[in-house]
Amino acid sequence: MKKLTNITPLENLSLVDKVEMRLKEYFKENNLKIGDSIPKELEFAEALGVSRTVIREALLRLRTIGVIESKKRKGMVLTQPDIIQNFEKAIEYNLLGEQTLTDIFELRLILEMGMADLLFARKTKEDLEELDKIVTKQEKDNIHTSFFSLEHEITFHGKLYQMSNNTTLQRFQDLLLPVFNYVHNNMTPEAKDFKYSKGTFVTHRDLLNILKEGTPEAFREAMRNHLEPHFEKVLHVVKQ
Amino acid sequence: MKKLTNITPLENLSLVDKVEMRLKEYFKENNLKIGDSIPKELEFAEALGVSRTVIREALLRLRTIGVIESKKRKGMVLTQPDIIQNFEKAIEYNLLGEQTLTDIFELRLILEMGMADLLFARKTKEDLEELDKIVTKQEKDNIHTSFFSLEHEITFHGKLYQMSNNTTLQRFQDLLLPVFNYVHNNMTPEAKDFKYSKGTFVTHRDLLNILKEGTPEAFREAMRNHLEPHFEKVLHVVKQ
DNA sequence: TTTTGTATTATGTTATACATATAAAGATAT
DNA sequence: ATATCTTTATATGTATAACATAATACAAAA
Repeated sequence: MKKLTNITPLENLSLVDKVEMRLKEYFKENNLKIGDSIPKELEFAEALGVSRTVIREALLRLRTIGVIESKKRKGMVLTQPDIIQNFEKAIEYNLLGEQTLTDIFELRLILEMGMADLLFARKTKEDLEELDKIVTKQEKDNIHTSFFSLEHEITFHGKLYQMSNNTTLQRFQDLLLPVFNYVHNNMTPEAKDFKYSKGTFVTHRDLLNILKEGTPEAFREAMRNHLEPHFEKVLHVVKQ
Repeated sequence: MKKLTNITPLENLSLVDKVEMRLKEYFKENNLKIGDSIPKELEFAEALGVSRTVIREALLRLRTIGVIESKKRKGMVLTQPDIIQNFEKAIEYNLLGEQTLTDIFELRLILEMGMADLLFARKTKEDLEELDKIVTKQEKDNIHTSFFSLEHEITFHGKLYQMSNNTTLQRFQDLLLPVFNYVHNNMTPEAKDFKYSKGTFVTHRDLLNILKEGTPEAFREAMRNHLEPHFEKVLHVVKQ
């Protein structure tokens, strides 16, 4: 049976809660689209028989999640909500629990593993050239040291996300970065100088070469190897 | 006449905007954590020299994104924001543009491809048994017809997400489902009865068997095959 | 015609009063 | 002394009214 997760009991709903629901109905019933303007606060207040205060609070909620925008004198219009921005706002307050943070850390690994097909389908000559420049510079930067550079990771992998040509994914990754850093910085020292299992260590150059001439399958396996230390961290810890 | 290029506009922030920023600072400065309670509305109003209404609007924003909760008489306390729920709210209004929707559709494909390692690391005997039941039932349901059943897809893949043992991912998928359905329903008829390229078609049973005795690598490739019609749709369309 | 002033309007902000739920204290019974 | 039942104080929730502000339309002036 389907779980009843997002249905709230009718009882202890505030007036604002009810009004918000009515507003949502109103939008649906009238099939309002992005760009449509909605009645003014006083009209809603009168129509629903509540004070302007309550209407304002309900509308403010909608504004907070980016469903409407308001302008003086002009009124309010429906807008396309920026789902990533909502995400961002919540994260800014540094109130996410440990579990959510590691969940997000895992999510990022999943994304990197899963985006291979998109990359191969959408890579352009320019992308590969730029990626080549990035890798070349990084190789110069640490000729002798093979030590893990977070900055290099971000630059290289960031470019990959960009190549996916999926704006939402890309912005999602921007958002996940701080979380990734946080979890990474909290890694145990042992985890940081992790030794790769198969001896061979897949570098950014290797990934780039596969991206140039290889296949999505090969890229996935190479990426899996490249991310091994991170996978090690999350997969070998017992989740409670 | 001289152009006014490098003159920055005066900040056009509303009072509530400013107050919200001050509140965020306040939380950071005082290093407030989940569960901590914050001063009451009137105290904030007095301290910042604005009306209670403005404070309320700023606090309401925080409440909307789930950073604080309020109770009568008790006051307000910091809470862990539910990032997925924010996402959800925005989606409920059906205002996402075509581009965002297809982005999300792609995102789901990426997730399914990328979660293999988590599945193998966290699968339990019980999970596999339950998955077996699901597959067996589905095989009975359509003995002769090999026709695409959305419901079956959801049940099977939903269980996979659940097995990932990543609550955020799981809820994320619940959220993505309606979008997935929407995009799927808008598929062209040709795309719906897509013929698999390699002749062989990876069934849920195949995926299950690999999950039981195979490797993440094998699972990924099988999943790639299983999702081929969907990938076909997104990868062979020119994005603008 | 272009600029500048002016009225209008819907949101933004303030102030005040009252309603409501409820935690906490106090009273009563066991 | 413990438990249960009132009372009370309090912080948020709601209502009302008034004014501020910015954006628009339109008239007046140049």
